[in-house]
Amino acid sequence: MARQGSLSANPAPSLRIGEVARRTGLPVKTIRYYCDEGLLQPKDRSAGGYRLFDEENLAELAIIRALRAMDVSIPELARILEVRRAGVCNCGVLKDSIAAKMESINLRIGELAAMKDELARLLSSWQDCGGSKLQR
Amino acid sequence: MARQGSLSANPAPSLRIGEVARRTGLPVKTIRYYCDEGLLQPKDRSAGGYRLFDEENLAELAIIRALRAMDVSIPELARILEVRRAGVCNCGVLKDSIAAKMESINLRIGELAAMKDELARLLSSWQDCGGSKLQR
DNA sequence: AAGAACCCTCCACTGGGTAGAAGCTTCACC
DNA sequence: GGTGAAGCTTCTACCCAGTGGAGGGTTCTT
Repeated sequence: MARQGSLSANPAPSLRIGEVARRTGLPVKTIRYYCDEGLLQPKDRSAGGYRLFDEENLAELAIIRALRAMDVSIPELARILEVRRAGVCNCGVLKDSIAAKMESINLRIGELAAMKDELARLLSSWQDCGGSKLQR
Repeated sequence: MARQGSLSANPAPSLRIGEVARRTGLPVKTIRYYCDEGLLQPKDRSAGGYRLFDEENLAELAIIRALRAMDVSIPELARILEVRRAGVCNCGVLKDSIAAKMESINLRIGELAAMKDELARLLSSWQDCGGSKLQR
Protein backbone atom coordinates (compact mmCIF):
# COMPACT_ATOMS: atom_id res chain seq x y z
CA MET A 1 0.00 0.00 0.00
CA ALA A 2 0.96 3.62 -0.62
CA ARG A 3 3.81 2.67 -2.83
CA GLN A 4 6.48 5.16 -3.82
CA GLY A 5 4.90 8.49 -3.10
CA SER A 6 2.63 9.50 -5.92
CA LEU A 7 -0.49 8.16 -4.22
CA SER A 8 -0.27 10.62 -1.31
CA ALA A 9 0.20 14.40 -1.27
CA ASN A 10 3.21 13.99 1.03
CA PRO A 11 6.17 15.87 -0.45
CA ALA A 12 8.68 13.26 0.79
CA PRO A 13 8.89 10.52 -1.82
CA SER A 14 10.51 7.86 0.40
CA LEU A 15 13.46 6.79 -1.69
CA ARG A 16 14.96 3.41 -1.12
CA ILE A 17 18.68 2.89 -0.77
CA GLY A 18 19.28 1.86 -4.37
CA GLU A 19 17.69 5.01 -5.71
CA VAL A 20 19.70 7.13 -3.27
CA ALA A 21 22.85 5.34 -4.44
CA ARG A 22 21.93 6.11 -8.05
CA ARG A 23 21.29 9.75 -7.31
CA THR A 24 24.39 10.36 -5.21
CA GLY A 25 26.80 8.06 -7.01
CA LEU A 26 27.72 6.40 -3.73
CA PRO A 27 27.77 2.61 -3.34
CA VAL A 28 24.77 1.15 -1.54
CA LYS A 29 27.10 -0.42 1.01
CA THR A 30 28.65 2.92 1.80
CA ILE A 31 25.28 4.54 2.41
CA ARG A 32 24.35 1.69 4.73
CA TYR A 33 27.67 2.15 6.49
CA TYR A 34 26.95 5.86 6.98
CA CYS A 35 23.62 4.90 8.52
CA ASP A 36 25.34 2.46 10.86
CA GLU A 37 27.79 5.15 11.90
CA GLY A 38 24.96 7.55 12.68
CA LEU A 39 25.83 10.05 9.95
CA LEU A 40 22.61 9.44 8.13
CA GLN A 41 19.24 8.70 9.66
CA PRO A 42 16.67 7.35 7.19
CA LYS A 43 13.37 9.04 7.80
CA ASP A 44 11.51 5.76 7.98
CA ARG A 45 11.54 2.06 7.41
CA SER A 46 9.18 0.11 5.17
CA ALA A 47 7.01 -2.67 6.62
CA GLY A 48 9.67 -5.06 5.35
CA GLY A 49 12.47 -3.15 7.08
CA TYR A 50 13.80 -1.24 4.07
CA ARG A 51 15.42 2.11 4.82
CA LEU A 52 13.36 4.96 3.41
CA PHE A 53 15.12 8.24 2.65
CA ASP A 54 13.85 11.70 1.80
CA GLU A 55 15.22 14.85 0.21
CA GLU A 56 16.74 15.98 3.48
CA ASN A 57 18.76 12.78 3.57
CA LEU A 58 20.00 13.54 0.07
CA ALA A 59 21.07 16.98 1.24
CA GLU A 60 22.92 15.39 4.15
CA LEU A 61 24.60 12.96 1.81
CA ALA A 62 25.72 15.85 -0.36
CA ILE A 63 27.35 17.41 2.71
CA ILE A 64 28.89 14.09 3.70
CA ARG A 65 30.26 13.53 0.22
CA ALA A 66 31.73 17.01 -0.03
CA LEU A 67 33.35 16.95 3.40
CA ARG A 68 34.57 13.37 3.09
CA ALA A 69 36.30 14.40 -0.15
CA MET A 70 38.15 16.89 2.03
CA ASP A 71 39.13 14.15 4.47
CA VAL A 72 36.80 15.23 7.24
CA SER A 73 36.59 12.15 9.44
CA ILE A 74 33.41 10.18 10.09
CA PRO A 75 33.23 11.15 13.80
CA GLU A 76 33.75 14.81 12.92
CA LEU A 77 31.01 14.56 10.31
CA ALA A 78 28.74 12.90 12.83
CA ARG A 79 29.29 15.85 15.14
CA ILE A 80 28.60 18.39 12.42
CA LEU A 81 25.47 16.65 11.17
CA GLU A 82 24.12 16.17 14.66
CA VAL A 83 24.34 19.88 15.34
CA ARG A 84 22.79 20.58 11.98
CA ARG A 85 19.98 18.12 12.70
CA ALA A 86 19.30 19.86 16.00
CA GLY A 87 18.41 22.90 13.92
CA VAL A 88 21.10 25.07 15.45
CA CYS A 89 23.36 27.12 13.26
CA ASN A 90 26.68 25.35 13.34
CA CYS A 91 28.63 27.85 11.35
CA GLY A 92 31.08 28.10 14.22
CA VAL A 93 31.70 24.38 14.38
CA LEU A 94 31.97 24.17 10.62
CA LYS A 95 34.24 27.18 10.42
CA ASP A 96 36.57 25.78 13.04
CA SER A 97 36.67 22.44 11.37
CA ILE A 98 37.15 23.98 7.95
CA ALA A 99 39.89 26.28 9.14
CA ALA A 100 41.67 23.34 10.72
CA LYS A 101 41.20 21.38 7.51
CA MET A 102 42.70 24.19 5.45
CA GLU A 103 45.65 24.30 7.77
CA SER A 104 46.24 20.57 7.40
CA ILE A 105 45.78 20.82 3.65
CA ASN A 106 48.47 23.46 3.54
CA LEU A 107 50.79 21.28 5.56
CA ARG A 108 50.07 18.32 3.34
CA ILE A 109 50.68 20.30 0.18
CA GLY A 110 54.02 21.40 1.58
CA GLU A 111 54.95 17.82 2.43
CA LEU A 112 53.93 16.59 -1.00
CA ALA A 113 55.86 19.34 -2.75
CA ALA A 114 58.95 18.45 -0.72
CA MET A 115 58.51 14.80 -1.62
CA LYS A 116 58.17 15.69 -5.26
CA ASP A 117 61.37 17.69 -5.17
CA GLU A 118 63.16 14.85 -3.47
CA LEU A 119 61.88 12.35 -6.01
CA ALA A 120 62.91 14.61 -8.87
CA ARG A 121 66.37 14.92 -7.35
CA LEU A 122 66.51 11.15 -6.98
CA LEU A 123 65.43 10.58 -10.57
CA SER A 124 67.93 12.99 -12.03
CA SER A 125 70.75 11.47 -9.98
CA TRP A 126 70.04 8.11 -11.60
CA GLN A 127 70.31 9.04 -15.22
CA ASP A 128 73.61 7.19 -15.46
CA CYS A 129 72.62 3.76 -14.16
CA GLY A 130 73.35 1.19 -16.85
CA GLY A 131 71.32 -1.86 -15.78
CA SER A 132 73.98 -4.24 -14.49
CA LYS A 133 74.70 -5.32 -10.93
CA LEU A 134 73.78 -2.95 -8.17
CA GLN A 135 76.63 -1.78 -6.07
CA ARG A 136 75.48 -1.90 -2.47
CA MET B 1 79.74 -16.07 23.76
CA ALA B 2 81.03 -13.52 21.24
CA ARG B 3 78.82 -10.82 22.64
CA GLN B 4 78.13 -7.67 20.68
CA GLY B 5 80.86 -7.56 18.09
CA SER B 6 84.08 -6.28 19.52
CA LEU B 7 85.40 -9.74 20.33
CA SER B 8 85.49 -10.82 16.69
CA ALA B 9 86.91 -9.06 13.65
CA ASN B 10 83.55 -9.47 11.87
CA PRO B 11 82.42 -6.08 10.56
CA ALA B 12 78.70 -6.89 11.22
CA PRO B 13 77.93 -5.89 14.80
CA SER B 14 74.60 -7.79 15.12
CA LEU B 15 72.27 -5.09 16.34
CA ARG B 16 69.19 -6.06 18.27
CA ILE B 17 65.83 -4.63 17.39
CA GLY B 18 65.87 -1.96 20.09
CA GLU B 19 69.14 -0.54 18.86
CA VAL B 20 67.86 -0.52 15.29
CA ALA B 21 64.77 1.31 16.49
CA ARG B 22 66.96 3.85 18.24
CA ARG B 23 69.10 4.40 15.16
CA THR B 24 66.26 4.65 12.66
CA GLY B 25 63.69 6.37 14.82
CA LEU B 26 61.11 3.70 13.96
CA PRO B 27 59.06 1.96 16.65
CA VAL B 28 60.17 -1.56 17.51
CA LYS B 29 56.73 -2.84 16.59
CA THR B 30 56.97 -1.35 13.15
CA ILE B 31 60.33 -2.96 12.48
CA ARG B 32 58.96 -6.30 13.60
CA TYR B 33 55.99 -5.71 11.30
CA TYR B 34 58.31 -5.03 8.36
CA CYS B 35 60.08 -8.31 9.10
CA ASP B 36 56.76 -10.14 9.19
CA GLU B 37 55.83 -8.62 5.84
CA GLY B 38 59.11 -9.72 4.31
CA LEU B 39 60.47 -6.22 3.73
CA LEU B 40 63.31 -6.77 6.11
CA GLN B 41 65.22 -10.00 6.69
CA PRO B 42 67.30 -9.97 9.86
CA LYS B 43 70.68 -11.49 9.10
CA ASP B 44 70.42 -13.89 12.00
CA ARG B 45 68.70 -14.89 15.19
CA SER B 46 70.29 -15.24 18.60
CA ALA B 47 70.16 -18.57 20.41
CA GLY B 48 67.21 -17.17 22.33
CA GLY B 49 65.37 -16.17 19.19
CA TYR B 50 66.23 -12.46 19.12
CA ARG B 51 66.38 -10.88 15.66
CA LEU B 52 69.90 -9.75 14.80
CA PHE B 53 70.37 -6.98 12.24
CA ASP B 54 73.40 -5.63 10.40
CA GLU B 55 74.36 -2.46 8.54
CA GLU B 56 72.75 -3.71 5.35
CA ASN B 57 69.45 -3.99 7.22
CA LEU B 58 69.88 -0.39 8.33
CA ALA B 59 70.38 0.63 4.70
CA GLU B 60 67.22 -1.22 3.75
CA LEU B 61 65.33 0.46 6.55
CA ALA B 62 66.51 3.84 5.28
CA ILE B 63 65.05 3.00 1.88
CA ILE B 64 61.84 1.73 3.45
CA ARG B 65 61.50 4.85 5.55
CA ALA B 66 62.10 7.20 2.65
CA LEU B 67 59.76 5.44 0.25
CA ARG B 68 57.05 4.87 2.87
CA ALA B 69 57.12 8.62 3.56
CA MET B 70 56.23 8.95 -0.11
CA ASP B 71 53.33 6.53 0.27
CA VAL B 72 54.93 3.65 -1.58
CA SER B 73 52.91 0.66 -0.45
CA ILE B 74 54.30 -2.29 1.49
CA PRO B 75 53.82 -4.80 -1.35
CA GLU B 76 55.51 -2.41 -3.77
CA LEU B 77 58.39 -1.97 -1.33
CA ALA B 78 58.63 -5.72 -0.94
CA ARG B 79 58.99 -6.00 -4.70
CA ILE B 80 61.64 -3.29 -4.86
CA LEU B 81 63.66 -4.69 -1.96
CA GLU B 82 63.46 -8.22 -3.30
CA VAL B 83 64.97 -7.14 -6.60
CA ARG B 84 67.59 -5.15 -4.75
CA ARG B 85 68.40 -8.13 -2.57
CA ALA B 86 68.83 -10.28 -5.68
CA GLY B 87 71.72 -7.97 -6.55
CA VAL B 88 70.17 -6.81 -9.78
CA CYS B 89 70.06 -3.15 -10.62
CA ASN B 90 66.47 -2.13 -10.17
CA CYS B 91 66.78 1.42 -11.32
CA GLY B 92 64.11 0.72 -13.92
CA VAL B 93 61.63 -0.57 -11.37
CA LEU B 94 62.41 2.25 -9.01
CA LYS B 95 62.21 4.85 -11.72
CA ASP B 96 58.85 3.61 -12.92
CA SER B 97 57.51 3.51 -9.42
CA ILE B 98 58.92 6.94 -8.62
CA ALA B 99 57.62 8.47 -11.81
CA ALA B 100 54.17 7.06 -11.06
CA LYS B 101 54.43 8.38 -7.54
CA MET B 102 55.33 11.85 -8.76
CA GLU B 103 52.37 11.78 -11.10
CA SER B 104 50.03 10.86 -8.28
CA ILE B 105 51.58 13.49 -6.03
CA ASN B 106 50.92 16.10 -8.70
CA LEU B 107 47.32 14.97 -8.97
CA ARG B 108 46.91 15.02 -5.23
CA ILE B 109 48.39 18.49 -4.93
CA GLY B 110 45.94 19.70 -7.55
CA GLU B 111 43.04 18.14 -5.68
CA LEU B 112 44.15 19.61 -2.39
CA ALA B 113 44.60 23.05 -3.90
CA ALA B 114 41.10 22.87 -5.37
CA MET B 115 39.73 21.83 -1.99
CA LYS B 116 41.50 24.69 -0.32
CA ASP B 117 40.01 27.16 -2.77
CA GLU B 118 36.58 25.71 -2.24
CA LEU B 119 36.97 25.87 1.53
CA ALA B 120 38.17 29.45 1.34
CA ARG B 121 35.17 30.34 -0.81
CA LEU B 122 32.91 28.59 1.69
CA LEU B 123 34.46 30.41 4.64
CA SER B 124 34.17 33.84 3.04
CA SER B 125 30.55 33.21 2.09
CA TRP B 126 29.71 32.63 5.76
CA GLN B 127 30.93 35.85 7.24
CA ASP B 128 27.31 36.98 7.77
CA CYS B 129 25.92 34.03 9.71
CA GLY B 130 24.59 35.27 13.03
CA GLY B 131 24.32 32.14 15.16
CA SER B 132 20.56 31.53 15.25
CA LYS B 133 18.54 28.76 13.67
CA LEU B 134 19.85 27.21 10.54
CA GLN B 135 17.64 27.54 7.53
CA ARG B 136 17.65 24.17 5.86
C1' DA C 1 71.59 -15.56 41.77
C1' DA C 2 68.66 -11.71 41.34
C1' DG C 3 66.60 -8.07 38.91
C1' DA C 4 66.15 -4.83 35.21
C1' DA C 5 65.84 -4.28 30.61
C1' DC C 6 65.00 -6.30 26.63
C1' DC C 7 62.85 -9.37 23.45
C1' DC C 8 59.59 -13.03 21.77
C1' DT C 9 54.81 -14.57 19.82
C1' DC C 10 50.00 -14.12 19.57
C1' DC C 11 45.71 -11.72 19.49
C1' DA C 12 42.81 -7.76 19.00
C1' DC C 13 41.95 -3.17 17.47
C1' DT C 14 42.07 1.15 14.51
C1' DG C 15 39.29 3.84 10.03
C1' DG C 16 36.63 3.87 6.08
C1' DG C 17 34.83 1.22 3.75
C1' DT C 18 34.19 -3.38 0.57
C1' DA C 19 32.77 -8.33 -0.42
C1' DG C 20 29.99 -12.14 0.17
C1' DA C 21 26.38 -15.23 2.28
C1' DA C 22 21.79 -16.43 3.49
C1' DG C 23 17.41 -15.07 3.52
C1' DC C 24 13.30 -11.68 3.10
C1' DT C 25 10.57 -7.95 0.16
C1' DT C 26 8.99 -5.67 -3.72
C1' DC C 27 7.87 -5.20 -8.43
C1' DA C 28 6.59 -6.12 -13.23
C1' DC C 29 4.79 -9.22 -16.12
C1' DC C 30 2.01 -13.22 -17.56
C1' DG D 1 -2.36 -15.30 -8.42
C1' DG D 2 2.08 -16.95 -9.49
C1' DT D 3 6.84 -16.48 -10.78
C1' DG D 4 11.42 -14.59 -11.49
C1' DA D 5 14.50 -11.00 -10.91
C1' DA D 6 16.07 -7.35 -8.63
C1' DG D 7 16.59 -5.20 -4.52
C1' DC D 8 16.83 -5.19 0.23
C1' DT D 9 18.01 -6.96 5.13
C1' DT D 10 21.58 -8.44 8.70
C1' DC D 11 25.84 -10.55 9.66
C1' DT D 12 30.58 -11.73 9.22
C1' DA D 13 35.05 -11.13 7.43
C1' DC D 14 38.51 -8.67 4.88
C1' DC D 15 41.76 -4.61 3.26
C1' DC D 16 46.16 -1.49 4.85
C1' DA D 17 49.83 -0.12 7.89
C1' DG D 18 50.56 -0.38 11.79
C1' DT D 19 49.66 -0.11 17.33
C1' DG D 20 48.61 -1.92 22.02
C1' DG D 21 48.69 -5.33 25.41
C1' DA D 22 49.18 -10.00 27.58
C1' DG D 23 52.02 -13.52 28.94
C1' DG D 24 56.35 -15.40 28.95
C1' DG D 25 61.41 -16.09 27.64
C1' DT D 26 66.50 -13.95 27.21
C1' DT D 27 70.36 -11.13 28.08
C1' DC D 28 73.13 -8.21 30.74
C1' DT D 29 74.76 -6.10 34.98
C1' DT D 30 75.57 -6.28 39.62
